[in-house]
Amino acid sequence: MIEPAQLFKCLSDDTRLHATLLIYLEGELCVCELMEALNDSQPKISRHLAQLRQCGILADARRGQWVFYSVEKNLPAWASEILASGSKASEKALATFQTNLKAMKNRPQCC
Amino acid sequence: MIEPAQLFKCLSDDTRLHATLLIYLEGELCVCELMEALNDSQPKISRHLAQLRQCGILADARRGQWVFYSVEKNLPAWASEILASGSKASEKALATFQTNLKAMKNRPQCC
DNA sequence: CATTTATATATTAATATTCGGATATCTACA
DNA sequence: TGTAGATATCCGAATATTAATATATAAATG
Repeated sequence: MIEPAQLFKCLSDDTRLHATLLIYLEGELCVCELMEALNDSQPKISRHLAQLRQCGILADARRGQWVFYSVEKNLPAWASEILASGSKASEKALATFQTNLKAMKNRPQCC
Repeated sequence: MIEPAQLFKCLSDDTRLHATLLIYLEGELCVCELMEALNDSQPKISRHLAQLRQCGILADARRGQWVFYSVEKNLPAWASEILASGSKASEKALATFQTNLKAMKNRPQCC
C-alpha cells in the first residue's frame, strides 16, 4: 500500500504530476499521447511512468504496440482526493495538455 | 503563490509531512514541541520548518523565547484540501505524535 | 553583565534525483 | 525473417537533497 510521503514524492516532479493528472482526467493514455500532450521526450516520459507504476499509482496494459496507463483502481480514498485537489490546482496547465492531445494526429485509440 | 509540485515536494519528506500535519491539527506548535512529538533533533526540525516557511506553507511568530509555527492563513483551497486528505492518510502516525505531545513536560503554552 | 534556553544557520559529506543519448525489447506486418 | 514503430532500460554527468556537527543569534533570567 502506498504511503503518503511516497505519493507526494511522486507528484513533486512536474512531468510525473502532469502525466498522472492528465491520465486521471482522460482515463487512459499511452506513452506517445503523453509525449505529445506534455511535449517531452520518450525516455523521459517512460522513465517517470515506470516510477509511478512501481509506486502503485498507475497501472499499465499493453494493447498491440501501445502501452496504456491508467490510475490504479485500488488507490485508497485519500490518494484519490489528492489527485482531485491537484487537478483543480493545475487546471490551466491541464487544459493546455488536453488541447495538445486533441490536436494530435493518429491517436492510437481512434484506430 | 505556491505551485502544486512545490507543495508536493514539501510534503514528500516524512519530517516535513508530519510537522505540517501536526501543526495543521494542533493549530500552533513551537520547535521544541515538534522535537518532542516527532522525536527528532533541533537542527533537523528547524531546517525543515524553514523550508516550509519559505514555500509559504507555514507562518512563524516569535513569542518570547519561542517561535510558534502555524499553517499559513492564505493557503489556497486546494492546498488545504490536500492537508486534510494527508491527515486522514497519516491518522495513526499523527495519533502517536499527539500522544508524545500530551506527555511532554513544561510545554510553552501552559506558561 | 553572564548564563541559560530556544532557535537558526553554516559547513561538510553522503546520498539521491534528473536528464540526455544510446541501446534494447516487443509487437505488427510485409 | 526483416523492418519499422512504440516503449523500456542503461549509463554517465550534473545537480539537488539530506543529516550531523558545530556555531551563531535572540530572549529570559539571575
